Amino acid sequence: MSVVVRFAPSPTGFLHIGGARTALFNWLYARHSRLLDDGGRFLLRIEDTDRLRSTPEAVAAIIDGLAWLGLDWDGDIVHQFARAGRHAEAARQLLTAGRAYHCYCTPAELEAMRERARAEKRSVRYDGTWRDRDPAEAPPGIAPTIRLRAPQQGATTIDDLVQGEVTVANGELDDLILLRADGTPTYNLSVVVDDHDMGITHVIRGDDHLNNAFRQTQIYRALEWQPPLFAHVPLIHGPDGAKMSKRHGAIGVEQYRELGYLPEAVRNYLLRLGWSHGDDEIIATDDAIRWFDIAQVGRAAARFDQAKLDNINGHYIREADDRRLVDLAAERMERTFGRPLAEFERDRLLRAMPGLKPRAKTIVELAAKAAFYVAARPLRPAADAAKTLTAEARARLGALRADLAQCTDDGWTIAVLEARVRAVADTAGVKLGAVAQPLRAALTGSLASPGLFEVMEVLGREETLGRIEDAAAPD
RNA sequence: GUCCCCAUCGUCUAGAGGCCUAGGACACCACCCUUUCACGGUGGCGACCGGGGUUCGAAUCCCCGUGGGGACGCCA
Repeated sequence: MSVVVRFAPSPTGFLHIGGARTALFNWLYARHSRLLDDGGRFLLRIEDTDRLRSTPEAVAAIIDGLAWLGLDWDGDIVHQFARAGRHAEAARQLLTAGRAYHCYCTPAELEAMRERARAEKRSVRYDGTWRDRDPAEAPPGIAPTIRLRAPQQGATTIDDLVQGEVTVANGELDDLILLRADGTPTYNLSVVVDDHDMGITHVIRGDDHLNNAFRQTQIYRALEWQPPLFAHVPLIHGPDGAKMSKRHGAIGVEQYRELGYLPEAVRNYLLRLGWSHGDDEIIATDDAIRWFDIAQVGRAAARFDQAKLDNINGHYIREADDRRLVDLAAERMERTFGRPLAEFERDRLLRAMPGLKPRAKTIVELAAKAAFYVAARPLRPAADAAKTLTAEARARLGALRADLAQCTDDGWTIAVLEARVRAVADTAGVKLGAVAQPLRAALTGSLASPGLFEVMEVLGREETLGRIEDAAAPD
């Protein structure tokens, strides 16, 4: 039997970083199984049955997020709300079979019931008021909900692929609502019916759904359907150990993109959170597909560590194609400069990229560090850089400029430039650094930059001489 | 509160009873490389939550604590 998995987010916001990991695991599992039997489908289902909170924007954000991460799904997207009729039909089928019943409790009554339970420190669940009560006693004018007539004796066990065998006494589970008073299906019913109808073989989802697995298993049994295999992967926690939420800062995939992370870096990082393959840290997608196995997913929740993400992102930036990085950085620079970059500027960035990329952890940082290359003269050096431009240093820059001016365009190479600058320093009887730092300040406006001679070569003769002249003392 | 889950360096993890003097990665520190900052290289710091068992032998198995997390909606 081929594996069919699904990612089933509810479109109430952005694509959560934890959801992204769940999607990644599902995708990897499907792709891995495809290696074995040519099947292996990864489906996308939008759980939009909450009409109040579901938005088209959120659907778009989820689709964008998955596309950005390179997680492609098979077939058409299933919109759960469109299947509400089918879900209701299943509920009525259970009603007819006597496996479900009408409940006439109002939301207020249920709330009071919960309050009481909490006050008496009992577990909070429906007390079965209408389970065996004659529907003839139904109060007039109350639209009933349909509840599952769940077993009260015995226990329900699921054999979870990650968590192992987990058993819950049926007495702990109450008669959950299948169909709301307005006739719309609830989450647990919809999920069961859709997973069944879509032929889902493995439900891989967040740990927070483990409790639902028992309720859903009861629904499967009532419907006399075969439940899928479950795999509940641990949640991602924030640095403080609690479930990732807004107060932890960036939690949407889109935000990480905006912060300058590469999709392959985010994917690699997410993969290693809770899953490992020996000592491997940097894992190519092909290897991930080959190696991925749910059984190796850890049972403990992992904390999100941005420093490690930064490190991995830095790695992928170093490996990335220069043109791609120019495009990514240029897009941000154009936004901050408020003007498009000229062709010669992009070309300059491209030549500068080999020296730029090992110095950046994110695209944001890359763009910031590349800015001096396309800055207009005269540069405005940062305070610490300006301090190196003493009268003495500026005089030396003047002499250096005069020397460099003798160099032709053709001879404007790293080797030649380095030799000349070193010679100038020697002649002045100072260390290279005494010339280099003021020169760096003049050329880049900063005290930290790519190699000086490389910068000079990329900038070219005209621009270099111009920038030195701007900073040098007038003769 | 009730139920469920989890527990190795600060963090992510390796570890399937002897291979463990507990390995790797990130972070941190030092040194090297070096015109600066990075990259890279070398080294360092640093953990089996506690207590009982089982066993010749336990990070690994069992039990009890403790700590953390999740779930308890006519949300998903």
